[in-house]
Amino acid sequence: MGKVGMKQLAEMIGMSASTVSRAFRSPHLVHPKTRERILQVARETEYIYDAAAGDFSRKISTVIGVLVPTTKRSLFSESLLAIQDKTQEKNFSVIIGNTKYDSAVEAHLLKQFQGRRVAGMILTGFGLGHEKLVEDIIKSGIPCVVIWEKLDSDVISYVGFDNYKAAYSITKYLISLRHRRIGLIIGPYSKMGRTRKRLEGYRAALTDHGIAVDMSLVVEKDLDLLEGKQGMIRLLGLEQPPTAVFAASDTLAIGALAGAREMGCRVPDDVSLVGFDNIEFAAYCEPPLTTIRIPAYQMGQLAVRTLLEIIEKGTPETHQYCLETDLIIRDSCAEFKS
Amino acid sequence: MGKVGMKQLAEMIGMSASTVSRAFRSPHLVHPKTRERILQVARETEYIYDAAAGDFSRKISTVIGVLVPTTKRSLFSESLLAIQDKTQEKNFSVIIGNTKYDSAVEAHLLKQFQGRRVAGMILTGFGLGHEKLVEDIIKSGIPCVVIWEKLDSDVISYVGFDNYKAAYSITKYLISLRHRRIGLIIGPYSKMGRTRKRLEGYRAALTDHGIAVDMSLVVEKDLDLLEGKQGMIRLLGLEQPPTAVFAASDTLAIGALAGAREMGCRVPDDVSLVGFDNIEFAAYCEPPLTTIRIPAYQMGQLAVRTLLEIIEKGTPETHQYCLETDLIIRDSCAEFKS
DNA sequence: TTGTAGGCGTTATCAG
DNA sequence: CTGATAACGCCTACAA
Repeated sequence: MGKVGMKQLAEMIGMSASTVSRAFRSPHLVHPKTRERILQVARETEYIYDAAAGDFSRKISTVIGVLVPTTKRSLFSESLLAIQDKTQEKNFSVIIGNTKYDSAVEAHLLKQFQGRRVAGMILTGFGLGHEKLVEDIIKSGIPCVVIWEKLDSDVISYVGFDNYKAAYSITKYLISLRHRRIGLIIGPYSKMGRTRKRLEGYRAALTDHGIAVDMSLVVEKDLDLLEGKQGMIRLLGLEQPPTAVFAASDTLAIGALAGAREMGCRVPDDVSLVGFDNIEFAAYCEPPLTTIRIPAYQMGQLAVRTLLEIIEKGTPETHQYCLETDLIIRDSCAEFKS
Repeated sequence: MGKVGMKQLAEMIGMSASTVSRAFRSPHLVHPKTRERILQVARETEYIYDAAAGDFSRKISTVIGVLVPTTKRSLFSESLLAIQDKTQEKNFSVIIGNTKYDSAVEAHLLKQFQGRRVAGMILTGFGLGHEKLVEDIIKSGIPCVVIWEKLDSDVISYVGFDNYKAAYSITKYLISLRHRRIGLIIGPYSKMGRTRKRLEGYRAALTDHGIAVDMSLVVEKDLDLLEGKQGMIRLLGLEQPPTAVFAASDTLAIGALAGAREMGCRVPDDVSLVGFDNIEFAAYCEPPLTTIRIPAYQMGQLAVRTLLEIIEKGTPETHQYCLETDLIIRDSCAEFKS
């Protein structure tokens, strides 16, 4: 059974390849009867449309590239899922790359995507410091939309949220509970713009409420459970431990919870704790975690819509959406007394 | 700066396109000096190799398709991560699809991958009942390797583990702790082969130890936290509740933990609990969960290696690897007394 | 070691 | 509405 292509298909029916092609891509241009027959025979012969060749011929592909720091973070996966859902509807394919927060890998994958002539890209958490790189790609004719970060550039499209504001608000919540010594366990802000915004939000909330920022209460940790645990242990071991802790990701927070247990410290009785992200597990730990909800799915969805729009129009334009986050109050905080 | 292609590049240097092509793909066939110069100019002009065109021309692509039920399950992501790591080394791209356990979507994506002329596919948890589909694709000339399941077919390559055996062993562990009424909270085994194997392992362990299987202790639930919680509540509400529960995924188990708390039931004092998967959170819940470790990363890694090998050789061959799982004992089980 | 020519499967363009 | 033809960017014989 030698692979059938359009040509073979056309021959079988006694028709030109062009007509067959049209039957698939512009059905309205071909006589219903003819089309019917074509589709019919296509089914019988199990003809498979060669998308690669089509893309190549049309000089615009139906593949979009998605860059994610790591699919292991469940919220990124959530965005990714949304991207795929939307994308499948339109019969686009998604090629994916994990950067692992490493900018060399980032650069490599970007090149790879360009080489594949993707129709567009969605860049996750591609924040501050990389504007130039993204701008160049856009200039080269490949539309990009950045998600997970509100950017300062006015030429790059994004669908993000305000990390600064969100961190500010949850810190403020802790302050409203009368806490004054508030610890922070946070990802590597020195190398990640997005994370840095959270740090800034935390600091601003403190100073705005007349609390001096004490950097000995800030621990910079990699983003995983163990590090969260260690961070908490360190904070709790301080001469004057904090009465509340803001872990700048739920993963860190859940690790912190374990750390508190290990130190014989009850949450929220002895120390209050908040997270950030509202991953699913946050509601199921003990105690359920107060945190910030991030509209991950929504971001992915909107990003695809935006990207596809730009691709279709064919004109470079920029759209920017800053979505809202919510404070989700559960049971991991108590009012500070003394 | 009109895009430079190979032709332009060649012209600039006063050389034919073929030589340029060779400089990239078969460096040894071109004079070092010439190659040097080509690479040099390529860099200067920021030439980007058109992988899409190359693939098309060569009639075999450097893209592999990966199908996953959902990237949200962290262990699938782990395999996915491994796949990408390995794949990047070889300069292959990964196109991805989430099936959401839906076989219509599965079929659609499979077609999409075929249409893109992928060089090969890695199918995750594409178990029992779909052998025919996979075999057809292999016959059509696209190598496939299935991961996450040990298959019975001897023509399909896989890198999996034995769900039956793993479930058997953890059930047996519970039995060794003198439990006799052992509940099971499990995913939709009626539609998922992989899950069904776990059910069978559980049943076999029971009967092999002279315990009658009581289907009222088996609850079939979708795979998420809430369902796990509900499952536990239901089991604990029984006239004669189980003294131990096997949740056939850690997600379910963590939900179950919350369910137990809600019923005022302590783990492991009042009821023992085990999970399956050993996701990262398992070690950080309260109490830390006894579970089965799945070599997710390793599976992804080995799958790529296997796939690439088959692709390179160009001859259809089948490799099958069944990896080991481990029982990870933590603090969620106690011996049954009375 | 390098150049020439033809081809990969589809689509766009231009006639008919 | 349908057909013929060139073209997309690169690769692979084959020839030099």
